Amino acid sequence: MSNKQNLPIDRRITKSKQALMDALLSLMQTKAFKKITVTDIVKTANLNRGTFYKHYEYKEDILDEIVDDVIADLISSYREPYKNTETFELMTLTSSAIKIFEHVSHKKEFYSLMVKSNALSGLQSKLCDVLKEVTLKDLKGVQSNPKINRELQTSFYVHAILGMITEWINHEFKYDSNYMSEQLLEILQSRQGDVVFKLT
Amino acid sequence: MSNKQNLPIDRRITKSKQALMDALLSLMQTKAFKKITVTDIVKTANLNRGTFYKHYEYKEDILDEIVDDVIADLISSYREPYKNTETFELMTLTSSAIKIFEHVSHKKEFYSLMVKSNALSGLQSKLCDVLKEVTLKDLKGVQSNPKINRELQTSFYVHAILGMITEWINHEFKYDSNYMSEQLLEILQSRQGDVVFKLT
DNA sequence: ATAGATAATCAACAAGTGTTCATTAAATAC
DNA sequence: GTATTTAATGAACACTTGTTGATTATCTAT
Repeated sequence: MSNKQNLPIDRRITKSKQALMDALLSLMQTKAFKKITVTDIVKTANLNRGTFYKHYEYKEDILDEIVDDVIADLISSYREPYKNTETFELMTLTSSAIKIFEHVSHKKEFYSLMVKSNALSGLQSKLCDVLKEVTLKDLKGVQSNPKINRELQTSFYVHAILGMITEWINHEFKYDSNYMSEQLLEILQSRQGDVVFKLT
Repeated sequence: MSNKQNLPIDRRITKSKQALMDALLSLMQTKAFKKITVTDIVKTANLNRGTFYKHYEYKEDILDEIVDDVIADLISSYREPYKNTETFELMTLTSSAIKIFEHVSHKKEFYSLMVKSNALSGLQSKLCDVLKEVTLKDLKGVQSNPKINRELQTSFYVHAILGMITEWINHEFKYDSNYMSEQLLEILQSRQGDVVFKLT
């Protein structure tokens, strides 16, 4: 209880953790996440196995910390359209989504790696949770159709956008982020009364 | 090469597999999926561990087979609105979604168990894949806005609906499937030009 | 009912897991 | 700079994992 915050600032910790993260990412380049053992990780990181267990319980925990950094980037991308504006109510999920597409495009290698090592599913649910929380928080106070359950609506749109991103990732980013934004606009603008979604 | 189909019909296999599935589901009632070991499973199933490895590689594989049954049910629910109809083009994702809500409601205990044991994320991606495939297949030939990328659109709506379902599950089914259907209709009918999704 | 096929079992194996403890090394705080 | 705290190490531990080979039990096919 002397530091600015009560953060763990011991250089040994950050160095060990960083080595473990680097080792895991390195191993994920060539091995399925499931096949990577704790022993693999500590050998690659050149650390004692006890060091791993001092900081983590599962190898998934390392990935979680890596993902946290990426998510921090995602959130700031998501929030950016809301910055420096008084007309908060007029801001849109659409423009947020566009920023998200740009974020994913920037972190392309990371997201590809998640797919390559079959570690995407854990990430997706985390992304959903975070985006849902942010959206609900940022849009609280904004009124729309009162019959609509705000949480269900948020979950609907957040998952929808992540669905597009998943498709994008799985197709190895063959589109650019502008195309993704255009598509989102087209999909949102196409009336539900059209053929595909016509009601009976 | 003598049976009706070349299915594995050996009673020993089906019995062993069933015992392993039952054991896993039973263990998931009280333990996080991650914490369940192969040893746990074979002890509970009262089988030799070699028997497990004869049929599966990971415990996840058992869950996959359980999930396959549920997914078969889901697909038939999904397809039901298309049955006995020539006006295929006019059928809607909406009515399919309504059937899906009913399916989830029926399999409530299963989906709750997936959440309870933290095994949902693997299931979700599988559900997405299956629904996407079915939707693309069933709707091929149907034309809508030609500018729209059909795969991205499908992924958008499939994930959106699964997003609603996820929210529903996580709130322990506090709504009924009719409410879910109504909400879907409201969300789809609410114009994108409204406050929340107004374009800048 | 019997023969042939193969699933299930048992025992044993090296390797990985998760934990503990005493020792060494490196950090922070004064 | 020195004292104090604490992270990292190395060795050892019982246990789990994934695999193998020989044996027994059970199935299918005839």
